[in-house]
Amino acid sequence: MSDGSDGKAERVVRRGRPTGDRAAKRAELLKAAASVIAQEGYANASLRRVAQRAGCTTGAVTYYFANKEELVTALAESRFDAYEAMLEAGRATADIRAVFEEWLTLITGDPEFLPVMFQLLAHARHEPAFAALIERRYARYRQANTDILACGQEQGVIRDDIPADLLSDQLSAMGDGWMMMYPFEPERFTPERLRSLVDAAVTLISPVSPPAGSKPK
Amino acid sequence: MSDGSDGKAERVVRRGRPTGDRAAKRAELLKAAASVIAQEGYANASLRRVAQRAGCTTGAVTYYFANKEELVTALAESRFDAYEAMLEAGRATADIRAVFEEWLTLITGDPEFLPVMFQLLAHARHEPAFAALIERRYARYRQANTDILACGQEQGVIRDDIPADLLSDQLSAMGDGWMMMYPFEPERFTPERLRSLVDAAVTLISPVSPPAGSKPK
Amino acid sequence: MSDGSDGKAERVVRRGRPTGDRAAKRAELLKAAASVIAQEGYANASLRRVAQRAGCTTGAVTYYFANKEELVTALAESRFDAYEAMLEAGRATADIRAVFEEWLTLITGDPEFLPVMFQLLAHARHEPAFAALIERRYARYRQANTDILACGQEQGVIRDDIPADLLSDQLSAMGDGWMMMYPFEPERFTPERLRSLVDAAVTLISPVSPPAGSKPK
Amino acid sequence: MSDGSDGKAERVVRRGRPTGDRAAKRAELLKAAASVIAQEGYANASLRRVAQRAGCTTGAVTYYFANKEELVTALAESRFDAYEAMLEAGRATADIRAVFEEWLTLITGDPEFLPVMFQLLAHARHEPAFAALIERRYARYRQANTDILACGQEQGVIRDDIPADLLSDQLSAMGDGWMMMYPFEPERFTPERLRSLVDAAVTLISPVSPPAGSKPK
DNA sequence: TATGAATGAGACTTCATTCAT
DNA sequence: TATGAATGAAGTCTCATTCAT
Repeated sequence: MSDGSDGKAERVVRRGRPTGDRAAKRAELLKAAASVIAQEGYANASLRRVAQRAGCTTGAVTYYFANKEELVTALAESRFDAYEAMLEAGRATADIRAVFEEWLTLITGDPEFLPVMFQLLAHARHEPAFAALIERRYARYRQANTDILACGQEQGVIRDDIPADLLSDQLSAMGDGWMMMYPFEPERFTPERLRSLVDAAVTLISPVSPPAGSKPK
Repeated sequence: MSDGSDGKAERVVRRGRPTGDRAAKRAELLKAAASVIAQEGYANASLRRVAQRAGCTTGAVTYYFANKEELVTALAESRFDAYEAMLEAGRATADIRAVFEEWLTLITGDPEFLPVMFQLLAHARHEPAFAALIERRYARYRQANTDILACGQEQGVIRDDIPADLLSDQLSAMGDGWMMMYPFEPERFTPERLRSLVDAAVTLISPVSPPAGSKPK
Repeated sequence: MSDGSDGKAERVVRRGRPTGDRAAKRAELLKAAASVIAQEGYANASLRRVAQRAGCTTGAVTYYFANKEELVTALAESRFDAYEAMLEAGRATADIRAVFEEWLTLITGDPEFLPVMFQLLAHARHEPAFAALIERRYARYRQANTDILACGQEQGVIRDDIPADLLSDQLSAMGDGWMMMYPFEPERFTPERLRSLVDAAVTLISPVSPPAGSKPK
Repeated sequence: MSDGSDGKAERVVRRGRPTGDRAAKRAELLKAAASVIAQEGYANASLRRVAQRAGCTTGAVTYYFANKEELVTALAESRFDAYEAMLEAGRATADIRAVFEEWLTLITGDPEFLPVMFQLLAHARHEPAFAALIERRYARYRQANTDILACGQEQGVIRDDIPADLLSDQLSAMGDGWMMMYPFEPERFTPERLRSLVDAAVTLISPVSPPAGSKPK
């Protein structure tokens, strides 16, 4: 699914992949890497294992990615791309609930998404030339969040007794926290419970005192 | 705290054998391990490096800990002990704010606390005989949290339009999320901002509707 | 025998990849391992030393054999293969003397044969997944021996006042005993003396009563 | 078993050696070493394990034996002492069958005897200052054997169509062979079967041709 | 006499990486 | 484009040995 390799060359439909294309092979390897990382952890994600899962040799991996670092960085980029695309979609509506929905769709759609992100983040700080990426991307994501919230506050649909940036941090942290715990107890995070959690989060940030007065839209 | 290596000088008679206080040395090594993990990441926390930081040889480490697993498990235990002690202290007051205060004290008191926890958690799932520990301990902690919140709801100091277990999950997730991000941008987590975040969290979970409004049930 | 590394030169087209003939390389390493074990003992047969003798690095050895266990198991298999081939050759003739001859040829042809076997056997019982191999193979070999002897008894060329299975055990034990002592005093086991010993063994198991007496079947 | 650990302090009779003294402790450690070697193999007989089995610390072992080599050499000496004592007893009777009987008594009396001997022999050649011991002792034992056989031949109770030294080698080899296989399949070596084997051996070396028959050459 | 701390070498193994083909 | 051989570093662990007490 469009691991970001999509437009790279003059890709058209793909889906069955017109063999021989570098980008396609890279995407394939990235997918294998993600799978390994999600299931066996970053620490056990050796090139050998990635290659095995992709059904090729180690040499092939190092052929398409100069480094392990490059592989892992590309993986992170592709994941952040997906994340940001999600955010953009939600942001377009300028509705915080829509953002939550997109988020839900993203992570329930790909059960490996959160685990991979978590593993990547956990190793990011000590992987030179990788930490930077995270920081840059993550800041952008937080900013987007803040904007949406601020906008919501102006519209009166978000409580405004807490500054938008703090709220944003709270919500981001919640999301991160769930990402962290998800791999441990996936059974706790059924779609139903996730929805409950999201609903509760919406409740948390909704305007508080309904003055009983008219709450004009 | 209290690795006790300091106060061990005035040992009394010491008849016969050295008895260098095994426990103290183990604590010392644990501290070294925590330090390495916090600064260089779990992946780079080889026994060699831990030994170096502790100022001894690799052999010495394996003398005190049969395994790397044992070392890392002991470290996790000690951290969870600290965490639980904190929780107990806060729980005694049955005041959610007090819990937050204790939490703040704990993590600002030892700037390595969160990074270490994060690294440990990140590797827990794929470290056999370590995942179990985390799960057990973490569940206990979440339960304690839930109890305090439920109690607060009964007393009317916590909003009750969201079930206690959901609220607990939200707050836990927030804490976990901060733990995750803290190592990346420690400068963002100044004591002041942490306090703001905590205050905002308290606001979030405080009762919403003005007591005036009849709140049936 | 037949490590085949000699005849591997005239490889044909070799389209695409190197294909250094894995089997040949493995045989080469096995030979090195056997040599080390014979000369320095199993206990000193580290992968490093095997690699040195084979003129490569330790990594190369573990490239061809996942484990030390796999290496050593493969070695044992190959030795038992040789042994069994020898037995089969002798057995075909159904003549116990021929078996002895084959045996002599085998062990005088490769002066390392007995020492290696001895070292392997000595470590077999405590080498999991290796003991089984020995037991299985050894039992087969003893059975073959018994069959030949029983056959000889029927033909009247082997004394029949001792059951075949006991005789077999005696002869096997003799062979084993020589194998055990050979490494200590190889000079005692000159081809001449070996022949004397074999001749004596044949005498020992030859029919006892002088041909004069009618020995009715 | 009587390892004497019970009456450690108020030992009275002590069969020879003066209480509490070095020699007693050494003997105790030797017994532990033998036990470990027999059960876990020479390769796994670390000083640590020997100490554990003896119920003391590693330091204690190295206190009584300067070296591991010294320990193992002392063990070998003690075992050969027992063996030779046995031989002497049998030799006194100048009856080969008596020797066999003594041999049987020795090895059925201490089921660890053969396994230990086997392990020691297997490592002897590559343990400097240990190989020599074996060779010297073993040669002596073989000579004794030869003498008894030659004597028996003179008395007409041993077949004389095979030189005594060859016969001796055959018998020694048989014994060694059994020693080698005993650890693998102890259940095959029941007292009954051992007796059968011994009886068969006696039959093998008994005079063959009725004195009537002229035995040319 | 005996302990237990500590060392340092060496063993096995895994891994990222390079390279000829 | 892709393979598989091979390397060398690093990691974990075990062990014999030394030594102050």
